[in-house]
Amino acid sequence: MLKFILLGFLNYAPMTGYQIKTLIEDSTAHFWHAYHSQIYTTLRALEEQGLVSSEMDESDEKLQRRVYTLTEVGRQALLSWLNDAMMAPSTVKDELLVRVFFSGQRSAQSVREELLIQRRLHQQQLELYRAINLRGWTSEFETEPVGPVDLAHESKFWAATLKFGMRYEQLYLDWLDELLASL
Amino acid sequence: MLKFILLGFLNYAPMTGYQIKTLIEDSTAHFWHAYHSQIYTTLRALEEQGLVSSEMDESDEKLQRRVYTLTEVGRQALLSWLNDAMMAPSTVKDELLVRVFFSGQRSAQSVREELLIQRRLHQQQLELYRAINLRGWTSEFETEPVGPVDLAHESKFWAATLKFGMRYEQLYLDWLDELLASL
DNA sequence: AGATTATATGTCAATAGTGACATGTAAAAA
DNA sequence: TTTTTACATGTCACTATTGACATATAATCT
Repeated sequence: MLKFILLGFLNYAPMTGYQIKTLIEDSTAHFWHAYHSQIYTTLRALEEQGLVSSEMDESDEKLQRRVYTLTEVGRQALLSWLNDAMMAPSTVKDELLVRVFFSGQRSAQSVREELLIQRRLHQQQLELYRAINLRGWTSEFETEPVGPVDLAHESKFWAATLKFGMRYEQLYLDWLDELLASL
Repeated sequence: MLKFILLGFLNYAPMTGYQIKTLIEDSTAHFWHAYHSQIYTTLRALEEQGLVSSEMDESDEKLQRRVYTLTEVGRQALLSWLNDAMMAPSTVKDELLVRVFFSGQRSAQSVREELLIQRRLHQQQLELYRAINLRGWTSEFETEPVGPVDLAHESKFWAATLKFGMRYEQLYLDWLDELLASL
């Protein structure tokens, strides 16, 4: 999966692994996170598969920055993946729900404390989403987006995922509050 | 993580891997899924660590059913995990959101079709949740829950996770409908 | 009687993801 | 000037997860 996030960003413009990493942190990390270790190794794997190519940035002699570019094969792989619709709902893995499920074994106080911590965390996350400026994302591309990428059109979908994130955090907050009230 | 789900269920009563598998499918799979391959291998690993013990069910000579029992060490491991609150929000990994994020590259028709498929899937999931009878879960234990497990108390938390699931599906449906309308 | 589905348990190779260790430059702050 | 933070890239061991292959009995359906 991370593979397609990398191809997706490289479709906007050639970039280094680090740039992709920061873009992910600011955008997709809310629904798909990855450590830099996985990003760099996956980029190398994609290069071996011929989906991306790379070259060292020569503009700075000391700094070693490897710039990745999407190949035509890579672009086709991305589009083919996008056009092949998912036939199952996304699987959810939520550790807190597992913990709540088995919380009959705990003291009410222990549960309450944990839910309050989660409440604060999700409140922060919601505020973070509210502060996000979609325009900022495009400015992180060092080079201008290439060819047929219409950023206004793209940002409609970016905004949709952001809206989902905000609703999700609000759902989480409401659910936590109700559960807290019921204890 | 699966580790604690296994310990959690074994805390209710001794069971076979298959029983745990069916329990997971009916309950926690909505927020933490696992294939039987992982369940069986993890049970073996837990036995090696001394957190569970197992013996073959002798009541049927032909059928090979391995019954797992939580050890005291295992029970302490479960309680210790439960009482050590999570300090981060659960990480989300949602493939559809990744796909939507990069959907500026697709035809509106392709996106619309996929969202309609997802709409149907999430509608089904919501109906499935509505049909769930919490009472049914306890009847799946072959032996009566042991010692200090108060099923009425437990089921309060089970119900909370189910409620979360229903709200989540409703959120998903609303979000899909709005996104569909905006295309 | 034969076919199919549910019960039941396992292995294994491959892929994905985590988190620590390692290293160096550049910029900003104290 | 020293320290800290940001930039930048990598390896590696370990753990987790997937999904296919394998096998056998029991129950139900046609």
